[in-house]
Amino acid sequence: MNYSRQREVILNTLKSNVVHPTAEYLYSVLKETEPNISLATLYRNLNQLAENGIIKKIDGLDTSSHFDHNTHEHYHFICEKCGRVFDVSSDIAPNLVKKTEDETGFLINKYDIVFSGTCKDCLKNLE
Amino acid sequence: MNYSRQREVILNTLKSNVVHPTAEYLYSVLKETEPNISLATLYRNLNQLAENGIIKKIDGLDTSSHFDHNTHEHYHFICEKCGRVFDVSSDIAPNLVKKTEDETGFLINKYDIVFSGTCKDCLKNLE
DNA sequence: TATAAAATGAGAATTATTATTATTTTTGTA
DNA sequence: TACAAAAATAATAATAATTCTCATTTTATA
Repeated sequence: MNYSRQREVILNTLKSNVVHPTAEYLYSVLKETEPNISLATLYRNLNQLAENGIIKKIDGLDTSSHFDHNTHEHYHFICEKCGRVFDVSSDIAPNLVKKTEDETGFLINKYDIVFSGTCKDCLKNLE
Repeated sequence: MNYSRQREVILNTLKSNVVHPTAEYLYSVLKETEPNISLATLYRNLNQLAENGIIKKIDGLDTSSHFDHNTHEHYHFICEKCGRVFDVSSDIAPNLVKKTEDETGFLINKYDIVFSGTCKDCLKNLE
């Protein structure tokens, strides 16, 4: 993987983003500082960064992949009302990989837990 | 939801299927007995059945949704080598929903654990 | 049996993502 | 520093999975 300015900008933009953006959202933000960046470049780099373990790709939340600069073990929740994505502590499922590998005899390369429902704020608004 | 013969056939086909098929695969099987069935009808019914809790839609395994007639709590593993989908016992993550709801204060409606890696058979073939 | 609601088949449309390609940038070496 | 090979880019075409549209048919009910 050679250096590329675009990749650096993409990673920095993702890092400065508190949410768990989709490619489309990142693209809209990147356009401000990098008006000539191509959507293909964005996708290519996001995939490369994920393959190299520098970021994480989150699938199964909604129709798009989301991206996360936090590679520490944690899981995700998407609110069906407001669409926000939240982190869930890995404490909810201790030793998940070891347990599963022991139980199945499979070798695990990637895994994720994805929840959807109603977040605290949206529950409050329903009262 | 009114009765429809097509929906009944779709559900029966899914039930008699040991794998966790995609819509495309189900379509190819259904075509044999229901040559006029429409792909739109298949998708519409799979979604309806899932919304009504009669089947489960599994997302995040690969580029397509997979469908599962087994609605008991369990998780999934997809082998990156052979593409097969396996069930994983819910014992690997006890009290997952309660723990997560307690920890987050969110209301969980849907959740899933998805693993990918190499299955036992494919590991053996690598030796 | 008439009617309204729901479902269908066919195919167009949409959405997210990947592939193609000519050009540009990066990098290791002469 | 210049140069060639490898890698990356922008622009856009292509693809894959799924949903939408709509005229017609089926189902449930009064």
